[in-house]
Amino acid sequence: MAAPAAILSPSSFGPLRSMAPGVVWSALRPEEPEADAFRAPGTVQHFLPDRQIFADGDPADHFYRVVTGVVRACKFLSDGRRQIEAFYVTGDVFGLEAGLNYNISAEAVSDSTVIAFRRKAVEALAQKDIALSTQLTTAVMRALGHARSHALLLGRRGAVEKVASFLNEWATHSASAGVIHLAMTRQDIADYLGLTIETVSRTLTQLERDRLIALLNTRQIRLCNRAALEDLAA
Amino acid sequence: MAAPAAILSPSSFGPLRSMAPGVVWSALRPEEPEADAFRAPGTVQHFLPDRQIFADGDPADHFYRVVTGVVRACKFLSDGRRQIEAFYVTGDVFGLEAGLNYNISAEAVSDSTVIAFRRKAVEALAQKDIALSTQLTTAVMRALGHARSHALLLGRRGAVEKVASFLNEWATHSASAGVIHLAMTRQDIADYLGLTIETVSRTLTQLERDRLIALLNTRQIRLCNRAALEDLAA
DNA sequence: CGCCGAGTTGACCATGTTCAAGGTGGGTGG
DNA sequence: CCACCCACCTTGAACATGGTCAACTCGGCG
Repeated sequence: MAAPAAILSPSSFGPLRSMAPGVVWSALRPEEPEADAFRAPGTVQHFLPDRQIFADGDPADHFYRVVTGVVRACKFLSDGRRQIEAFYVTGDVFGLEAGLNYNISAEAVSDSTVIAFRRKAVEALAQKDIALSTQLTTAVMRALGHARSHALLLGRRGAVEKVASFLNEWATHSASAGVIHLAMTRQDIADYLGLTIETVSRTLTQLERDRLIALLNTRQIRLCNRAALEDLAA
Repeated sequence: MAAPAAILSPSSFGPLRSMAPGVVWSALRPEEPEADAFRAPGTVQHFLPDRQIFADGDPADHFYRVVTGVVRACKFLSDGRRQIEAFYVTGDVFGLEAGLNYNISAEAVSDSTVIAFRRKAVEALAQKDIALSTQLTTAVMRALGHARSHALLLGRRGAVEKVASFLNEWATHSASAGVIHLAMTRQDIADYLGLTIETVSRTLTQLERDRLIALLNTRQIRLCNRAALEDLAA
């Protein structure tokens, strides 16, 4: 049908963005939702903030695509410590698994609308459709690339570098006129960066003192010196 | 020709272990190396310790499978800080990429023999062979699972937990009679865990004082209390 | 207006890093 | 065969970064 090659777009915060595979595609485009609806057996679902979409260990029989809102993928230690692996925004796909069960949890950050696809149905299609199968592979590889960058950040960067990296990354998604809108709380940012909420807060304040950013309110940040921020994230 | 289904094995330190796809398979088995050699255009290569196999940013026109030895995948910051993402052992595949270029470097840890496969050739095969394509996808998803666990470790675990996790992980590869052999230096371990060499050393000493391990020599460690180690890594 | 959850700030503390000596052991050459 | 070497590792003491604990502020909403 439509959308053959340009399906896989380059950038991504949540790493699986724009992975829409062939037949599933049409259902994912709001402007023509009914056209191929039968061939794309996705069901629309809505989640309030902090509602779980699936849990680590659940049977992985669906995967999802974000229509609106922001979703986080995270893992927990037994004592409650949390690591957020990725934030998914409009167009991102998440919940693809190698095994029978999810190895990560997914939760809505903000009010979110997603489409759920039956894994078996898509796998069956992938059996017949080489292009779809290739796209799945490529998309997961791209997710792996994101995970690697994230590991470098978590293991080897200091607090200022981490926060600067986060601002740069998120700016590619929600910046307009140099102002970014954060969908997530300080706690989410801290758990994404492997820091505490206090360190995130202090670091943002420090970046503001240094005139790299301006904290308009808790969810709006103006990037005043993009070049300097990118240097910090180098 | 042989080996259809059991190709994808479960466990893995380096995350892509045992991903040998169909036609490539036979060349990967030392016991029958010539049988399908033409159909599997892999070339054997040898690397001395610390030799680079490919660099972050290089054109990604081959991928590799470890025959003997240990390989590390790592990323660097501009000032030289290093993060090791994975160690690959016999049977592991590495160097699969979504884009045109590698987004990570690979280096031999020990004396290593690998087989290099032309990416284009395998991609062409995957176009015709659904099973191969599916296996690629599954394998990369498994790698992603490893990366997620690693991120949790890097972001949210303390030094003792990190070292204990490493010992447990590596024990699944090179343990016999409760003794593991380390192919890598303390620096490699430190860069895998997001620590310094001194902290790794001190933590090992502490684990020995606590009778969880015995340091036979710098490369041989006896695990004296596997249960306690697994608790620490919980 | 007042409440409450989220965020900020400050003082203190702990974990892990840095810097600086020593050790150790595997390999080489006398 | 032994001595020496050198890279790797260990250990210690001082230090720094980020975490913890606690008080306070802000802002949105009933």
